[in-house]
Amino acid sequence: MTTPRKIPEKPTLEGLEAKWDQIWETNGTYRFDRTATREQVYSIDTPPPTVSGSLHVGHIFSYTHTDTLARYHRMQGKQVYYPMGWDDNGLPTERRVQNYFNVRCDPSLPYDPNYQPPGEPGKDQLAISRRNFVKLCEQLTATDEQAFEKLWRHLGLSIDWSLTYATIDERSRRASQRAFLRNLARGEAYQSEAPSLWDVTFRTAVAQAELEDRERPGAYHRLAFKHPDGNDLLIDTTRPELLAACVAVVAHPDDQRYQRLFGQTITTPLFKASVPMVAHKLADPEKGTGTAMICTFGDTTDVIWWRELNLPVRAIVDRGGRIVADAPDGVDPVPYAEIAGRTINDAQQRIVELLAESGELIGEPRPITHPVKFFEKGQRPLEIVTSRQWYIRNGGRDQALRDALIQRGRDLRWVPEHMRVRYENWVEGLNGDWLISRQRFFGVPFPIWYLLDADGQPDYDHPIIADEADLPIDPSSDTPLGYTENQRDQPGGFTADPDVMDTWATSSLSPQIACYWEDDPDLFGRTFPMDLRPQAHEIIRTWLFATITRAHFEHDELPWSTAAISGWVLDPDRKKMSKSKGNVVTPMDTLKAFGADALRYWASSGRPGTDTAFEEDQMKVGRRLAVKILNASRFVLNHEPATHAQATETLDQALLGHLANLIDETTAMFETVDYARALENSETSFWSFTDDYLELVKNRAYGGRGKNAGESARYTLETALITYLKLFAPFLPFVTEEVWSWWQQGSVHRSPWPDAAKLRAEANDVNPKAAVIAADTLRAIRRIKSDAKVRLATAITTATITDTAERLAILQQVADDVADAGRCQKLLTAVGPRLSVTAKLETETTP
RNA sequence: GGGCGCGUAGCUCAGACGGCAAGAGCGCUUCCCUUACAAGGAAGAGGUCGGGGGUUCAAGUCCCUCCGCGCCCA
Repeated sequence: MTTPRKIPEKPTLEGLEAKWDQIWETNGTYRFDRTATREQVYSIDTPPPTVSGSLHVGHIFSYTHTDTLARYHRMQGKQVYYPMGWDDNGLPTERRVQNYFNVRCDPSLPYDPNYQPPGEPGKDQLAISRRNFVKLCEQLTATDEQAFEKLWRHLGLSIDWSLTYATIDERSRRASQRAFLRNLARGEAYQSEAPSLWDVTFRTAVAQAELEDRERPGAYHRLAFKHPDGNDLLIDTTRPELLAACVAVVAHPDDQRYQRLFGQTITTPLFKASVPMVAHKLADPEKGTGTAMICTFGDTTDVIWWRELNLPVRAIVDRGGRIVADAPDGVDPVPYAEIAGRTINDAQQRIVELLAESGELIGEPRPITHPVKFFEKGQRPLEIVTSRQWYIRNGGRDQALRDALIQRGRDLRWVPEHMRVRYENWVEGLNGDWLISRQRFFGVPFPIWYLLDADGQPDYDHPIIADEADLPIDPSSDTPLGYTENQRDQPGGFTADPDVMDTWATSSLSPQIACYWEDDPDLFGRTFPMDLRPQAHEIIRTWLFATITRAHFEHDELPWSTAAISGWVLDPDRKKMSKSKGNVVTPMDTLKAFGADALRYWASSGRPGTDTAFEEDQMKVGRRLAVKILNASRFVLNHEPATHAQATETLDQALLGHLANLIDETTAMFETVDYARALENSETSFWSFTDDYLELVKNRAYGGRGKNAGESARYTLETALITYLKLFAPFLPFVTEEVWSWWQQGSVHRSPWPDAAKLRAEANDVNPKAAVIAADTLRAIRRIKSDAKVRLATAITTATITDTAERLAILQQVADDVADAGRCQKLLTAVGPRLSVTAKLETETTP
């Protein structure tokens, strides 16, 4: 269906983003059709960006990849389910609010309904109640989300904005709590009082997936413990400050040096505690003296030893990272008083002094560099403290579950394929269940209360569980059934579970949230399990793995069929762009400088899983392509429309045959999620279309070879233009839509993907090679003129084309077009080994 | 230490089943205001495919090994 042609005199890219974003919104171009059946739907589990994080070009990069796929599948006739989510839940938002308003959350304070944050943050950090704090979080994230939406719209993501969710919104809280309660009911979630990794700055437990090793300086201190017979037993340790927490001394069971000591009692230096000498295979005979002190808890190995050897607890580090006030049983309180209340670093310094004075430090500390575990967002080394926490099983303690989850990974299509290895490495390396509770404020609370006994002590073994129908609830303000608010925190009453879930415990349900699990079973049935999970590779261990785990438990299936893993954006020096490195590029500025299509062009060149350098030159190339599309379209559409929709000339039929092949190739590339090659393939073809085909048919299109030959050219030009616009539409949505609107109705993005079979039929079995030979020959003619340094418009009186007989036979059929484009008055041919051209130029000047 | 990926023109990268005289774009050089386009067009120069072995009639493409880089995990 065409409309009268309205071709601008001087087409431009400026302003297309704002114009089309508005029209698409008005027309509901990307609105999901809820009547579509599951087979007709392509659903995408978009990564909810952390809205409190920085916006950078890395976002543009990977989200563009997804959008090209969304647009392709939409043109293939699918109803694309493409919601956006915001990850506003969790620690990053808390930190941003703290810094932005200079406040901190103190849950012991009462809610102040009239609280207003100061316009200018005060000098001193202001303590506010949890509810006030959460309100500030909601307020600030709302602003951040607007900035993201503006960026996405400018970039042309074909999101259905009516489906937007946030990980802290009511639906997400309900889904998180519901899934948790079901995990609990099936025994997949449990709480346990156990040693866990603890960040002393944020005062919260953290999960294995949030750890990272950092190389830190340390020192081996050799300490003199005492044998039962009074001899020294020398032990190296990097953490002498934990000496008071020592509960045993360990050596390898096969270590000949310590055989007679196993089972004996050893006396610790300074604190004179009596501890057993034990054997365990994790003790490394090669390390130091082959013995180690086991403390509760210096590192994760201590936890293993403590658990497997049934050792007692002597905890001396509190949740703020200081040494607790009172000495544990069996520890001499006099030296202990010297370290009580000190920070870890202070305590170490003091202990070393004391050991030196007592003569129990042997030699000087020997400096080393060693990996230390940190919370990925933290600045101080993690401690291990014992606390009550919620866990979800993830195979870390259960081989059968682990195997099942690995099998899920094998059933998933990974793009690129090798990313599966990272998943398997991670699952195989798990050493415990997933710790999901955080001692924080801005997150989804556990829908749980506890009874308090007559002494006000909670009964953790019999939690009061919220009713699913009431979700979401906040146990700190909602009251459990059968209780009244005045029984809260009273002996004999109840108390709320104080923790919130980790962000991943919510975002691991993004498919369920996005598809309205239980909230809209009809919609859920049409969209879940989803088709595509696009995401970055560094969060395979967190987001991807956790999502598979949750769907495995809840639905006994994969949450999606394909995972497309994007790479990173590197700066021109090949470093990963990140805020901390200060090398981020502000995306909105770049968008405005080059235009959305240009930026998308650059992004689309990044193959799945491949890191890609930020290259402004590539954006310029993309911009040039977009301008070329405008100009070529103007040329094609400024001709009278062909009245006979048919290609009759050989060159035209050859081009249609070429286009049919191009469509098939590009389609196959999209089907394997290779959008980058799809673009490259179309682009190569398009440049040769404009450089060669357009020139070859120009004279005919203007009527220089009669009416019928002209009709054929104009029909083919328009057919080719439509095909290229469709092929480019997923990548360059603005310029293609703009051109489309010059003479077509509706949106190119809702138009069907080009039909290769139809074009192939119209090609009438003409060899597409005819177009290639014509172009090759034209190029050779141009070379003559270029070498002679004359204008391309210079006429040639006689040109002689030498080529193989086979090629010349084909050339004969397109000879008029070649002659016209080369301005050759006479074209002669001669058989030879390969293409070459000699020519006599009309106004040839002799040197 | 284990695993994965990578190393091809100055730069960024393509090169399924091993058989191209080794490709593209950018950059560079030269030329051209030709009736779509001078924020353009045409033509050209430029690589012993990280090093070394091996398999093969034939290797950038397969195998081994070494060197360098990145990432994931311990």
